[in-house]
Amino acid sequence: MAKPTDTRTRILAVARELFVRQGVRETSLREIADSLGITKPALYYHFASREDLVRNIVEPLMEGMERFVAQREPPDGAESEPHDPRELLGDFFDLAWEQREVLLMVVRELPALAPLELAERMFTWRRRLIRLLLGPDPTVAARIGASVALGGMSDCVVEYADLPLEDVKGPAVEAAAAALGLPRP
Amino acid sequence: MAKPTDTRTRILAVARELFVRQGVRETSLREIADSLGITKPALYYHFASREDLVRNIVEPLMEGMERFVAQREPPDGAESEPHDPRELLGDFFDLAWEQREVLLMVVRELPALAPLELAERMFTWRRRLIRLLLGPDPTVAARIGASVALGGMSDCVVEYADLPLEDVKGPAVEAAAAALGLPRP
DNA sequence: GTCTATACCATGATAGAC
DNA sequence: GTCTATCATGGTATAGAC
Repeated sequence: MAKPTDTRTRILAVARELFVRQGVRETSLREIADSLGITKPALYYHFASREDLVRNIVEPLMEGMERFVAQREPPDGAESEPHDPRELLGDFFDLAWEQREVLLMVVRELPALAPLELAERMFTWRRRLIRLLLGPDPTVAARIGASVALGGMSDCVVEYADLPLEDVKGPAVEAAAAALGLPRP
Repeated sequence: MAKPTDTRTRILAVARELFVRQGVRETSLREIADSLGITKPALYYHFASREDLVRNIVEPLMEGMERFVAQREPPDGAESEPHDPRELLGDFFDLAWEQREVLLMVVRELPALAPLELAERMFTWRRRLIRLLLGPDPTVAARIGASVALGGMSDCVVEYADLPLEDVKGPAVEAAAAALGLPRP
């Protein structure tokens, strides 16, 4: 049974905050330790390395994203049940909006996070999502449309982060739907 | 009069290659020096710091981008002459495609490049580009559409970098045009 | 099981000799 | 224009106190 706010949890919270604000490589372990009033090696008791620390921050996000597609994919071998594209785009927007801080961190730190093979996982994840949107054998042109839709919405989530969700989501989903080739409603 | 391939130029070429491939912070000055057969302090004779090195690699890209909008903006105080949006989107695609390696590096290394204030410059640049697309006082919804269009095309330039330009450009520009709200041709 | 003290090595950077 | 020598900092590792 863990204490209500144990050291491990506090380390993760502070590290996450600093990584998001200043970047992973721009935050020294000393900085993290100092703002918790502990020493550098104390960090090492809880996390084997800086990479381990980052992994524990990023993992929940990645799992959330993978659960997102898994829940919507047909069971193995079954007929693929088509999704309403606007609903799927809207759900994707919600997910990206909710996780935007760590999501931005991941994208901006891909070189630093290379040992975690996040780029590979993100790429696979996006392929599965595009499959949900377009079915199993889309043309190149359709895939490009989907990339514009998803990439464009991801950009919006960051660019308009200071506006309320409800001001951004509607127009972003509509623009993405248009990029996909759907008729305006 | 500089020698045909002086040391400074060779340093820039090797550094650019390594920065793009492995990331800025993942490339040590030692690594650069070694692959040129010189020592670390020799680097420091040519460049005041690592930051200075990065600046010299990124600057041509930034200037190219700023020239791109400056050439298309009306002279101060003059009537704004509207641009054909598809042509502008296409030209933007060409620019991003041509510079995609360093462009990707900049986006992925924004925390590391913070002292150069690149984020600020990129942001201003995008505002000017959106103004060219939408005129001086766009609605929020229109700006979001433009962000989807531009952000989506930037993604495509990276995601489909291994396809020939002519296979990607057409569909990407059409998807971006649709996100902007233009009718399909 | 939780932390401190301490040491080690690579890195960015500088000074000064040739 | 390039090198040797040197320093401070930061990530990592271990020994041992409690």
